[in-house]
Amino acid sequence: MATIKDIARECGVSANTVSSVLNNKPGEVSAQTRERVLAAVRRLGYRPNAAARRMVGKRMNTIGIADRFIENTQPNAYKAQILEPLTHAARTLRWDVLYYAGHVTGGGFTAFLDGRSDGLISFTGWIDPIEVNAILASSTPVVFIGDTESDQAEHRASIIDVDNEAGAYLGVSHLTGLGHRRIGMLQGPGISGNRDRVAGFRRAMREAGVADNDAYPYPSTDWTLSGYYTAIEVLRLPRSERPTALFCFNDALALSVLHAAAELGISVPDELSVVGFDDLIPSALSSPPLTTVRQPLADIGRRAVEILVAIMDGDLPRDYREIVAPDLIVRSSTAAPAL
Amino acid sequence: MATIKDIARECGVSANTVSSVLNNKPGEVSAQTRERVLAAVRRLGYRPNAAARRMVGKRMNTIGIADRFIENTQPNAYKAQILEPLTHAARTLRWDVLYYAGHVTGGGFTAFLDGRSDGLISFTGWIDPIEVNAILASSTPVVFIGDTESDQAEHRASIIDVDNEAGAYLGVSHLTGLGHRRIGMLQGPGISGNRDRVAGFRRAMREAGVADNDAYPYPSTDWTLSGYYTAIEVLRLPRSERPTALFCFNDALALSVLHAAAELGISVPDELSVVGFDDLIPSALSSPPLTTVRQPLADIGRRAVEILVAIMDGDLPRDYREIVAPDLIVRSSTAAPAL
DNA sequence: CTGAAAGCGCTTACAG
DNA sequence: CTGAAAGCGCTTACAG
Repeated sequence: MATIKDIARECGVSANTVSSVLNNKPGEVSAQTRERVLAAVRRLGYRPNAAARRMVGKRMNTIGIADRFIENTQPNAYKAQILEPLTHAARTLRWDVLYYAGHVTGGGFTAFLDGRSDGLISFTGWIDPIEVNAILASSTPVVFIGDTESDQAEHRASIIDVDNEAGAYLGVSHLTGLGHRRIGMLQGPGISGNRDRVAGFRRAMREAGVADNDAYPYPSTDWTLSGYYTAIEVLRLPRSERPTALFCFNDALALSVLHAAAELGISVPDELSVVGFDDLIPSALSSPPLTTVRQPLADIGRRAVEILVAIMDGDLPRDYREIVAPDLIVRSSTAAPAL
Repeated sequence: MATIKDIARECGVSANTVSSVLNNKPGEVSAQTRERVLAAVRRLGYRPNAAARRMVGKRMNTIGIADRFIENTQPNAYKAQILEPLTHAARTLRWDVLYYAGHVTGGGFTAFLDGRSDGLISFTGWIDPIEVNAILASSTPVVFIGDTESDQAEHRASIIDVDNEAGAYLGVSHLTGLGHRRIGMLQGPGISGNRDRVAGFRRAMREAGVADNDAYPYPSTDWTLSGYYTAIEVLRLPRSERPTALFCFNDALALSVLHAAAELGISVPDELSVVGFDDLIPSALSSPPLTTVRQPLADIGRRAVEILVAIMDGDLPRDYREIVAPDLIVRSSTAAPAL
């Protein structure tokens, strides 16, 4: 690869003249020299070395997306729906995007806190709290998507998240409004947001005058296999005992419930109402189409970039947070309970 | 961030002693000094600067995934199904993965050919040939997933791809074997593989003694909207003229056809047989479940990493290529034509 | 076993 | 308008 010295030699100028041309320093280089340098740059296919630029304190102009690949083969619609608008926003603001997927061992993506990117956007729910703290300790500007369990993040990082409590309240109120009384909640794993969604669930139940029955928030460790098995277990209860409606931590879980219900010959929404959370694209096409609490995922992705850039530019405080409002999308997986 | 000098000062040794400890130089540092250095590293949360290491000619131990985000909100199952095993393989071999998504303007991801990663894996079908050539010119080791239109790549890069001709032949032979005569092919956009799939289509038709009718390979520019509209157009033909079977460039297109058929009230497979290509996860769940030509996407992702690493280690030539065999997966979207 | 020096490719004051 | 020098954080011969 050609270096700045090669260009300089080629043009009979010094390296810093080349640098001035490349960095568009105003009025420092004559138009003639400038042209000569640019021609040589094209001719030799010169490309400034990113590592060297970073060394002298320049930005990489790169945003890192910190994530951890999950060992499943299901494309994750939730992330995809955030990632696309996020990347688009970065492009618009002229920032490059680097998607980091580190080793599960060896500190995961925290290995990337080494100057390769200027700031980070992190999918909190997928990040180990230890790694969250490592990010914070590195003092890399960061925006978390989704609330974090880390107390430290509370004051030292920016967070964008949907109003989880309000969203759950919306979804469960829809069910109580339909006349449901026995409502179960399939909880998510211990990732951010679950606690608040459980709180919203309880508030809606309370306001509807339903006894705050501890039995119904079923625990669940994830939304692939164990979610499905939990659903099967719940749905195998005799009809007089089983909930007439299930509020699910997310759409993936709700889709598992639909699947489980179909297998057990339980008709949705006639015998069981199901409400999800997220509004993934596939949820509109399920059988039946899913009633769900929509997160404005595209807005979240876009805003994450805008906030991070603003923080790096010093236009927003490092602990800036933004909570976006959810919507209820009523489709065909919910109905009044059968008598 | 702490630097190597900070550690050195902290321990009362020189910077190169610290470096020796960090790089595990055998028998160069006393066990005692070593411990002292390591303790300081932990205490100060020191992390070697990647840019500086790269500067002195060390590897980043990073594989770049070159891609271009497409402006649609559909999560791309094809890529996801390759990416997950690819990342997993990289992890196993102790390489980090960086997913590059550049600006559409400004040279796309070629901006990343600046020393940030040691080698590249590129989704050929999504890359502009100009960018392909830029990658080649940079002399960065690269493995292309899918054949490229660039003649230069033929001799200067490694390629892993499914046998597109054989796959199409498999899919279309299945249709002719069922008794179909009027078979249309919905072509893909001008990306790699389409030409070979058309060739396989024609060979199967020829071998079945069907006249090589030019009318049937319908052109299509992409598999989202225009694929759907092409399908609608074809299916609106009077039944006596329209194909009894459609072989599609990929599953995404085939799913559009299923959608279009459902809208027009055309029953699949009774009135129309449909065959896809890829075998995406959603294809097993469509209505009806899709008959398709399976690409071993997981193998492709895994092998891409293994090949790239072997090339970087000098164990495989830079133009190494590997062609993997496709399978026919028969589900319920194909049947004998109605009389 | 440990240290001083040079150099990787770039940019930034600072002279001229 | 152009050039010489210093320095970013690291590693690698090379002395001692």
